[in-house]
Amino acid sequence: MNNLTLKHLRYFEALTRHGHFGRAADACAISQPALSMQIKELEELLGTKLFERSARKVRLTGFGEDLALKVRAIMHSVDELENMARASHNRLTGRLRIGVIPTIAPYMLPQIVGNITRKHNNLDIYVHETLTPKLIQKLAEGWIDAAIVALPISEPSLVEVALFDENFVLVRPKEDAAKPVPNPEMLSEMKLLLLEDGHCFRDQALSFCNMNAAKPGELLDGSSLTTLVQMVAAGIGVTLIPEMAVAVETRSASVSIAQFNDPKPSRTIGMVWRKTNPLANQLLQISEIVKDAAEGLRKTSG
Amino acid sequence: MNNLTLKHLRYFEALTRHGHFGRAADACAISQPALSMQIKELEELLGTKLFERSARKVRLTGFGEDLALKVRAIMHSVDELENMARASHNRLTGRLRIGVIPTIAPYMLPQIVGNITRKHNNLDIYVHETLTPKLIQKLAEGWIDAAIVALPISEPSLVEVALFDENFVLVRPKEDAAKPVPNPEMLSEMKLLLLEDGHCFRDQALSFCNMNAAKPGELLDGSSLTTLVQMVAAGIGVTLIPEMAVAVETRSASVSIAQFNDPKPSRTIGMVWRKTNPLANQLLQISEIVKDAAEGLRKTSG
DNA sequence: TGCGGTGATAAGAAATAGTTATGAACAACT
DNA sequence: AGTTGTTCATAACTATTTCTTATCACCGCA
Repeated sequence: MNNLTLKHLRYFEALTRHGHFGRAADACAISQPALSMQIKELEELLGTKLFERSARKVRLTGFGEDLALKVRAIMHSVDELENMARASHNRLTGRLRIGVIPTIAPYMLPQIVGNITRKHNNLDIYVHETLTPKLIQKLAEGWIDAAIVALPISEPSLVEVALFDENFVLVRPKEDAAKPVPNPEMLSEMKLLLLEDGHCFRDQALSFCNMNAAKPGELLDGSSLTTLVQMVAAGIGVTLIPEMAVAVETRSASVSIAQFNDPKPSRTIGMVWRKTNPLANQLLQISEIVKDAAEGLRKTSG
Repeated sequence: MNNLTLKHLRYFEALTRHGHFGRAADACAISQPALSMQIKELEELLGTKLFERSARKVRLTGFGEDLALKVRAIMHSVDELENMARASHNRLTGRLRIGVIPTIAPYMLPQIVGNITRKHNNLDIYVHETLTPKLIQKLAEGWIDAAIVALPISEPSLVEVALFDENFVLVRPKEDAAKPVPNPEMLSEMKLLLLEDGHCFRDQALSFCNMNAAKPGELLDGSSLTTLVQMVAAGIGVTLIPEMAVAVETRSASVSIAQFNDPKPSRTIGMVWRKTNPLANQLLQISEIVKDAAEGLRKTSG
């Protein structure tokens, strides 16, 4: 049996402090023979005498003294381990890796990160911004803990919770501001500017117009909502953007915003994570924070 | 049951490495259920899930990952502990605190320290030079590990080993070189210069002359052999010094050295340490080194 | 839907750590 | 010197912990 245990070290440490088997044993809440045996075992394990037993004193040997220093350091580290665990108890600690789709990230991240760090102040947040399929993959592979995406995802290994719905609004050249709001059919006849393939928002917009990806030439791809809005300002066409993006994207562009008539186009944004992730409670908490952040955003921008 | 054990940490570490209960259990040479239970216990102990178990993968949680770093550090320290013990196995390590009487120290220490460090290169040597009673006290109180003194000490709690005998020689003014060597009786009639009270060498010299400490006025105290020799050179009297001191002490003094007739005065120098000191073997080794050092000194100076 | 692989659970066996009682060594005190 | 008290070691036994084998439940996959 070659196994060193923490018990050995604890008893050893107690004995170094008390210099007396009986009292050290008391301190460890065991009997004196038990301590004697453990110390003996430790000495055999290490192959060196650690204590010099004389009739009235128990003294460390030179090596024992060297050892005591290291042992104390180790025990300190172990305590730290336990404290660390206690501190993180039922709370998110360490590192939260979260993925966000590009049509949400720029508008919500500042709020989200702010609110999360406010509530979990010893949490490092890492954000990945990329397209939904990539997020799902990263999630499955364990590279991120959760993702904020448009629902549904319908991946059996993931849990999804809805956070909020967001409407899409029409962005058109400023001079069109007075024109009637087009309905889906009319929209599909207009020069529609959309995000390039892969963005879920593209599909959501197309679906509103009852279009599939096809019909080339009739729509133009942009790599970001900002680009799209700038193109609209330049009179190239019209586009849809999520309501949340309005404040940021139209601030410096001469475009007009129009709400659609009911049924308004919209999507549900939600958060997803692995079913197997044992931090479900904590992630649920996070999702609430994100929900609140969205709520706040809507209030200020609405 | 609040007790964290190294076993927990070892198993935890193995599982982080293998990401698979079965294989990790193999690596630990235990069965899979045993590992499962220990991990479960560890998680309960820390109050946090450390692993995310899905059907095909075992992944660390965020906190688990933080923990793994610290755990690895701890295990590294523990390994180091064991290595340290193994390295010092049956060898003196760390610190050797040795006491030496003043009539030996200046002549032998350079040799002794040199020889010891040559053989035990990771040994820090601390030397205390003081009178025998103080050395014995320091020894008993555990402030030093061994002492080099004149035997016998006859202290039941100490072991003593003889190292070598050293003769005393007469130191007298240069102009007396041709005179016959005095015998003890004659010596007691001469102006005898001796070390102050407390030095064992004083008593040893007196004993040779069949004198006790009494007879005031007939002898003069000096605080070191160097002082005594200088006083002899100044024609104040004669003195005895250990043979070993001749080379050093008479180098720059105009005195003459005379060997006594048999039976020559001498003393036995030995090393002593606590009976209870478990490093008896190692100290015996050290005593051999000291013996060799003395041998060497005699050769060069004889 | 059954199969292979995986982790959890249960019950009993093995190993470990603890207990009390006692012994041996030694210092301290008549 | 004999006695007493203190201290650590040893022995024999008991309690607890840890491990093993057998089995289950779950999930992804053909």
